[in-house]
Amino acid sequence: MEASLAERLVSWYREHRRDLPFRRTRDPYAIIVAEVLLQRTRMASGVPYYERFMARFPTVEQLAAAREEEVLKAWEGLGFYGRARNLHRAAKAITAGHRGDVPTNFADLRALPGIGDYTAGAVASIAFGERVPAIDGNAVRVLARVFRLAGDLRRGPARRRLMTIAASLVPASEPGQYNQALMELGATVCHPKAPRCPECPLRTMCGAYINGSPQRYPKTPPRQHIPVVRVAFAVAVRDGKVLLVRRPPRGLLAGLWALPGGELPPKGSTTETLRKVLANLGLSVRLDEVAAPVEHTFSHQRWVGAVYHVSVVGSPRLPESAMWAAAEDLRRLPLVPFHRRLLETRFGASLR
DNA sequence: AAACCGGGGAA
DNA sequence: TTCCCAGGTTT
Repeated sequence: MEASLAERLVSWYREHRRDLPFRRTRDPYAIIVAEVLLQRTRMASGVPYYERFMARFPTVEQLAAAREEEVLKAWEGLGFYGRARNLHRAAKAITAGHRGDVPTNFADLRALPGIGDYTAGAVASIAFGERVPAIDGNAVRVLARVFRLAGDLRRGPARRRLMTIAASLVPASEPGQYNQALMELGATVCHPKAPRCPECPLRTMCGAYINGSPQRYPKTPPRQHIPVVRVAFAVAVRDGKVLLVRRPPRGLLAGLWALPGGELPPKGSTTETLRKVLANLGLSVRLDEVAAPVEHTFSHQRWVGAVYHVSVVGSPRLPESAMWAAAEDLRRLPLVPFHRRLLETRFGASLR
């Protein structure tokens, strides 16, 4: 009798799994934190955040009791900040529940903010042993190759076909180990560009490998054009402090602190536009020099421009949305896009 | 169904 | 430079 896909996967996983911090716990809260934190985030980037986040918020009760700014601060530099807000909301929902415990099944987990099909499946299977799939980008790639799945597997009929197959493969015994094994194989062996097929436990049952072209799967749709946006920001310094403003409550980097300025109109003088922005904040300023270039790519647009160093002249009447922060205190704020790391690496010299 | 939401590391 | 990562929500 040949070993099944699940059996091969799990036995391979037992020998080759990486020793990751969230694999050392059965605490469902910790599993949720890890899964949310790793959404669209590489392991190497996310793990240090996971360690810090769990040290700062060891229990769901402590996370629920925290202020949102504290949660955002722990997320600073990680991106997709809606994840932090939703995780915070989920913690509040959990502690407000009947017993204050983390939901123990897929449907109830799925109902929490920020927890979709993948995360609900991962937590339900890993923490509670429920027989449900957890299909992330790695799993999609592995299954696409093994079963030679055509079409855009992210949506539409191809996606539904994939999910049907995925659900049927999950074993009743140790579904959490199986799910992690499938993802681990995709992350460490079944690479997008250069899969290491000779090391793969599914080699002999992989349609794409047998067919000779695993790189053809999954099919990647043409990427969309990334528009370039002209921007200018000001480092407005007074008495060793830097002026910050809150970004709008919705949209890009919503509600986070940033340097004043932003997108420029297609026409007009950069310095004049910046001067008007600062004037609207009640500031009369003198533009001293260009402090640093801005060049930053977000998920759907590329910012190109400059940061101007300005001296504040006169007495400003600032709206409530603006504040002064000591340069040293910037590290205590959830700053984006100019959070602490960006400030230090790109504009550090201008903040002293 | 499509748009939107960050940032970084690897090739 | 391009790709894409332990995805989810909104419109």
